[in-house]
Amino acid sequence: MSTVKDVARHAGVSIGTVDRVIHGRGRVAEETEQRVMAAIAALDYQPNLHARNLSQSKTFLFDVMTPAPEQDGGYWRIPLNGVQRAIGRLTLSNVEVRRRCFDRHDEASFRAAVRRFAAGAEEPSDRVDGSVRDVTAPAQADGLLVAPVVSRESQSDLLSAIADLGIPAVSFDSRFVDRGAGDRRIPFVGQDPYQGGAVAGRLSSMLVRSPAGTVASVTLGRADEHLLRRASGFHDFWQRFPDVQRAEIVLSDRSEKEYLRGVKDKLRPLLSELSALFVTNAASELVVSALRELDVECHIPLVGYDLLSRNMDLIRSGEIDAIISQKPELQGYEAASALAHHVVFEKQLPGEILMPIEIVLAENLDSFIAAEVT
Amino acid sequence: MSTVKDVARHAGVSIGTVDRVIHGRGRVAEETEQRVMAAIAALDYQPNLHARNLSQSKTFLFDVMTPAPEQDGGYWRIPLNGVQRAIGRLTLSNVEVRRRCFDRHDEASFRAAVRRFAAGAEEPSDRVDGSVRDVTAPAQADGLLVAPVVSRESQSDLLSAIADLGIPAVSFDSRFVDRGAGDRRIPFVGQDPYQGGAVAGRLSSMLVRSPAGTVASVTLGRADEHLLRRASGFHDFWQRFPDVQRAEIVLSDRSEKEYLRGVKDKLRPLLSELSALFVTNAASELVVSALRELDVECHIPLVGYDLLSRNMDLIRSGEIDAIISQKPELQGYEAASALAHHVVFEKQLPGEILMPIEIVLAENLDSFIAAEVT
DNA sequence: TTGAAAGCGTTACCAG
DNA sequence: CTGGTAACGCTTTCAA
Repeated sequence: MSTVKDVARHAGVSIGTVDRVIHGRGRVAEETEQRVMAAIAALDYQPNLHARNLSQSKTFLFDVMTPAPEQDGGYWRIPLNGVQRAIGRLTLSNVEVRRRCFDRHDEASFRAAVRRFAAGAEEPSDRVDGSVRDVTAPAQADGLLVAPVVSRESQSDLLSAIADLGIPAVSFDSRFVDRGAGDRRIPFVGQDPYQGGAVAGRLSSMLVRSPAGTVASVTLGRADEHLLRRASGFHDFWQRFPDVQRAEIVLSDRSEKEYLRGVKDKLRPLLSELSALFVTNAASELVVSALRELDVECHIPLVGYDLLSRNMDLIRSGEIDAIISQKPELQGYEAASALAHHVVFEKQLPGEILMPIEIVLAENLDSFIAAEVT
Repeated sequence: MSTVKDVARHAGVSIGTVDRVIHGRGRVAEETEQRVMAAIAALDYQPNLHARNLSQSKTFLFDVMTPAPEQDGGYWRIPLNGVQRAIGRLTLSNVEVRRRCFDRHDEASFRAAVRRFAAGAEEPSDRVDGSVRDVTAPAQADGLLVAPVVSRESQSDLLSAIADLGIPAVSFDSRFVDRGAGDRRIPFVGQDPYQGGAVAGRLSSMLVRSPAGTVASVTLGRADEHLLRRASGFHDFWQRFPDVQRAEIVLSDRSEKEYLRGVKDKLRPLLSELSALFVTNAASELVVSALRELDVECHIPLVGYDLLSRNMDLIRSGEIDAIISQKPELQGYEAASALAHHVVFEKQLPGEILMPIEIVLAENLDSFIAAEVT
């Protein structure tokens, strides 16, 4: 592996000049530049990034935008852990992470976070959770990790901020609806929601004795693009069974109690013929409660989403039959890993990293918990 | 971020002494060591990876012992990819990998590989596959990654070689039957085989209309510990159904053709009442062929193991219903990652890293293929 | 048992 | 326009 020194010697100049040529800073005589370029090509010079990082002793700062960690039953804590684990594994002591959380149910709070991001402002109450080393001093971020679980309009706010700052970004969990093109395209780390729904369809079909009656999908809370795609995958799967009716239940913008009542109202008329349920997000618990309160006598096969502790309990108790995991920890890990390699080591960003669609049953639940600890 | 210099100043010693304490090399006065340790703790000193990598003149060498990459349908190429990916990700420019392959069906070749390992001999035909950067010069390895898929006796050959050399080792895919204790315990990266079998049981139960008749496990080729544990998990699952008979089929040490005939002979008497099959290793194809040749009219639910391309085709065509994946790529990745962190960064080796037991159906097959590419 | 100093490959700065 | 040189934080070697 040749070094600047070798290049300098080969070209008959000093290393200072080589550096100037490499980075195009300062003025270099046309003829000298040619010689240096030739030497670089001849020796196949590759800069040593460790040396570069050491000498610059620059600290990189990643902003991480997600809903508040405690929202969605603590879901958002998980990808944050993945981010932290990735940075730790790479032993990149020169990368710091700053969380910019927003309220998932309040787009205004997202836009406020975008403004703070754009301004490089410091985060007000950044010490909620010690799991990620936080930076308080105001500074422009060198990269952005974001779960854009907001409307298209709010997304485009963020997109223009990213474009203005000209910093690299990676999205996870959800895609940007408008992802941009070419170099400006924002990589995505996550699961294909339609496929996830199809898997739910298949699983529920395996759990049903005979394909008849009605199968229903239930979507509670924000009915975003992602969740509706899951429902589509599920219904398209069941379409192949002519004797099966399909029902799509969507409820949004209510309080917890009202959801419970709403679900009961929607399910009641279907009950007699209901043969399987698919809950498209982590809210299985609500549906289970509804079924309990409706005094359903025999077990209705239920496929849910996301491996939260509440859902783990339900799968252990048999009230949920299967859960599909999005691997949120791995999403955070891969997203941070990709961004760090790009920013620190100048590697290319991937177009997208799709997560495997993971099926969790009572029998393999423990194997996922063990794995999560790593 | 504090540096060795800070630590030295804080402890009132030179940086040389700090280094000696950090790495436990050379002699340091008891009292001095205490002061340095206290300073390290007080300043929360973390070594700088870039500086370390830059100054470290030493190149580490990992030996990787697996069956030849092309054996078992190309299976062993997969963990090797994981190893390579881990090294690349860590940007450890000073780690090289040397493959020491053996013939899975010939224990003598394994023992020969052990001898080469013990002697630090160079590998004869090491250029089979360009995927892993190979080292040819003879040298003692600094660490070992091994898939010990051999008899207990051959394993203990290797164990004593490891003990003699005193280098760290990590096993993956299969455990050492006798794993040693304490510091000498060899970490394992892989799946719990019993749990895997239980999942196969559960899946097959979901695929069966009504629990009755006979369910059978089929183990072909080397009947090693791992595979028999999988069969146990499967049978123990089905034990809870009183109306179901269980059959365990094991065939070893034959040629391909004889396996086919053997499977047919074993299955024929069961056919009329056979309600589900579990193939404990990657050989599902043979069982599918046997069923075809036996002119089985209706589909018998079949759960197989390992995501090889032949098995992917069978799952697409519907001849296999589900496959359990051991995540071989991740095994290689995690094993190499753990070893590198231990050898290069002097982190502790983990006791074991369990892989999630992954369920692959036709609907989520593609999501695993996409993920594997990463 | 300890300290001092020379590298590792870059970048940044200051003289010429 | 160009060359020389001091950092960056760590490891390693040589003296004391």
